[in-house]
Amino acid sequence: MLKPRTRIQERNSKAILEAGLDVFSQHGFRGATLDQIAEVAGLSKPNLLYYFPSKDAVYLALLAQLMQTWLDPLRHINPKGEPVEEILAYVHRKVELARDYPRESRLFANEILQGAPRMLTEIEGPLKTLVEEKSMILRRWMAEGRIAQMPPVHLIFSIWALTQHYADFDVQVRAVLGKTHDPFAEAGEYLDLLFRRLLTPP
Amino acid sequence: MLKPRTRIQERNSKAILEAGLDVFSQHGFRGATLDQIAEVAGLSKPNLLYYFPSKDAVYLALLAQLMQTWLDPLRHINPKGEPVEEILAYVHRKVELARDYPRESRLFANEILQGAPRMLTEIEGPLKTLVEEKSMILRRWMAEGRIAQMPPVHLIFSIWALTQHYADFDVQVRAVLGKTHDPFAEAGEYLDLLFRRLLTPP
DNA sequence: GTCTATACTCTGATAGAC
DNA sequence: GTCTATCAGAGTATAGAC
Repeated sequence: MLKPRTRIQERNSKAILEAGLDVFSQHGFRGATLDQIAEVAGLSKPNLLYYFPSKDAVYLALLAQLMQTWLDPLRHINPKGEPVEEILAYVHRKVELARDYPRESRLFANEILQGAPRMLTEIEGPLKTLVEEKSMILRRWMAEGRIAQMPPVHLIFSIWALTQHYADFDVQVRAVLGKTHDPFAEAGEYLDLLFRRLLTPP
Repeated sequence: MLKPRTRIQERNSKAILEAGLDVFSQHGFRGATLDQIAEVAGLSKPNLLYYFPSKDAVYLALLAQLMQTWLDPLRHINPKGEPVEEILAYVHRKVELARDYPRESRLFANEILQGAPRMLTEIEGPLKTLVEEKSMILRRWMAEGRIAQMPPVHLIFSIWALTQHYADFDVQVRAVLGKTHDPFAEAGEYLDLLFRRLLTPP
């Protein structure tokens, strides 16, 4: 990516990343075309390639920026907080992410569906480490009887699955619910209920 | 699709659908190529196009066959059965589907991520109807106090999200769990526990 | 039924004028 | 910095020999 030096470069770089997010999140890496990205960004294709040297570069820039946003809420689980409320706060942050950044969620989903060719090292490294770290906290909370017993990693998976579903399967969710519903508001309430029941110790 | 009349046609048609499932489920419609499908199927590209008139035709054949398999387990929820066990049986069937037909799950996920361009009518029609029908049963069970109160459609969403996650995000699940784990066996146990806790009335 | 050859379009990327 | 022109390769699909 071209290091932005002027206002116009700033604006165009952002427009390209925005457009790339649109197109890559809908069609995956191979299904996306530079033509389409350039059109959405309001630039010519050669002009796009003046800012990013290749299709790969646009995609990688998006993935890099994504990983930060995506892992951040999990990092914020506080080992010293009240267990159930800490986990529920995480769930709610994830619902907000799904609502406010659905394209990022779908971009991630697409990358994993493709076998995570460009993110496997990130997943096997930093993500795995972070999950293990937070699993230890969950395990301790379970041992202390402050939340119910269950496999901690699967608990984390279920938070990811349930929250991201509302972004990734948005079309289906809306079609089934009908137009009068607010999927993310309802998801927030429902998942609060679900995890409260699941976590509260007997 | 060519109506198979000989053994060789039977075999080739199947090989093409198999290969198409491989490639479409990994790269989505636009990301998949006939070259790749033909190679996986062990045929030349023109020969593939002798069996299916177009790329679209292969994809549509796969989607058509998918919708049946996908909705079937939900249909089998029995209004006269024991509520918690009926729902848990559905969860387990979905876990088995995710384990045995992960490519079908990913094909479906890809189609929805793309905005369901070729399945929206199916979703807004038969799927929605079926969900509403089963929601009525769930609502009745809740009113009778046989399962806990919650929004029934979101309960169904959460079954889909949690079971399909293990197929769609398989790469991530395995990377985070490590090689010594059996994701689907653990998922079966964990989701049994989760939904039992969620559904059992207070 | 299957292959080679090929038509034609799209896609990623570059050259060079302005 | 942006555009027109263009290239090489990949993509879908067809024609026609065998």
